[in-house]
Amino acid sequence: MARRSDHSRNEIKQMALQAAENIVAEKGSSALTARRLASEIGYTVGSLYLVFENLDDVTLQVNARTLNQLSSKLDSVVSRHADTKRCILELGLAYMQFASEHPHLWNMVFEHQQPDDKDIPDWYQERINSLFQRIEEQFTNLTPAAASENALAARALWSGVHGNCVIALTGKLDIVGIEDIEKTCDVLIENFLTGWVQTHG
Amino acid sequence: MARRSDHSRNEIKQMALQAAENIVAEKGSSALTARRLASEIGYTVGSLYLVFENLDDVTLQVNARTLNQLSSKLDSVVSRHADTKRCILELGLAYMQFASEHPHLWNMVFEHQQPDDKDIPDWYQERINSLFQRIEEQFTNLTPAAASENALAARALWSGVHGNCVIALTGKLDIVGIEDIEKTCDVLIENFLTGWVQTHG
DNA sequence: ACCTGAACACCGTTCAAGT
DNA sequence: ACCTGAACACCGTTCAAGT
Repeated sequence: MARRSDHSRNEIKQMALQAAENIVAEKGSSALTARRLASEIGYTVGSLYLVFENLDDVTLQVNARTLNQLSSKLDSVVSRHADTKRCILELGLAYMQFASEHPHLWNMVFEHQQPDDKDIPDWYQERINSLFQRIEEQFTNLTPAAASENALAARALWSGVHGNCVIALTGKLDIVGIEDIEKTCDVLIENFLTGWVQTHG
Repeated sequence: MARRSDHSRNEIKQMALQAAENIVAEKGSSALTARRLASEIGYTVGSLYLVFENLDDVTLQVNARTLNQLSSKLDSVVSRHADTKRCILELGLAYMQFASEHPHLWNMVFEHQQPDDKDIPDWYQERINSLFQRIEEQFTNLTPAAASENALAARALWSGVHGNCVIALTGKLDIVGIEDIEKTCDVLIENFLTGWVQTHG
């Protein structure tokens, strides 16, 4: 071997990302090792470093795929619901559903910690922020008079939904199973919105 | 060497736990390695396995300490506030404050994942649950008529507060700094409680 | 009995060497 | 030019051997 040219650089990259996604989805992020990933695509470790900066780079790019999937799921929810309050509820449920369908992939997005000396890439940070923007838009619909406070409300509520997800999926509580998640999520959003509309509508 | 008896088994254990706590608090959970921990207390790796089952055992026991600290902090909040609504708010703020004061220790509690073949020890699960019970008691004060629904409300809201913490401290959003955390936490709790009291009071 | 430290099977990452 | 695979500096964990 030592010279094959079976695949272009980009082909190798895509093969690796797909394989990485499969490994994480099935076995969790700790199963994603360089040697394993390399052997999965029929190359040696060295080749991975021709295509990626390092393993963290692979993680980030798998996360980007996950965020893309989540984004389109949320977009389709928005397009299906005219009623704003209902839409926020459905966005929350869709978020939880996605997390419970892809627990390992979803988990890797949030467990990832950038080393102190390096910043999160801009393109990555933006994809995370865009998740919150969808909710913010709904709040602007719901209580236009609240103006800038809507951003705060959106972040508070959506972080809250995320927290319900975290607690449910890590099994740190007795809440286990999708029915329970949906219930607590529903309770959180319903009551928050009732309070918010009453004081800001 | 090979026979010192400078310290009893229990002394070694306590020294190791204190050293582990310091390492994690300063450098984060990934800095907690067996060799490093051993050298920190002046013993070799082998000795750690005389006192702990494995590194995961060390993690669990450091987490237990963290949960103890958090618990007493929350207890003192409860004892200082007669007004229920105010008390829930202060509990939320105290939780966030604790997390932002000990981000790495707090983080390790929730990033810990038990391997599939082993269950979380009962004593550990109970300490986590007891965190939620404090809030549940406050809800029972607030809306006694709601009865069993109070447990659901407590879990929904407290998971939500936890989520605000996660998002703020992992820096995954623009929310950074304790002022912002306190603001979103306040918004979440205030509006949730307004909605809850209105529909269940 | 207590503790050591070499050994084993793994990591991520690099880079001289082969075709 | 493309890819390999040995090498380096690390892991967690075990256990025969030393005092």
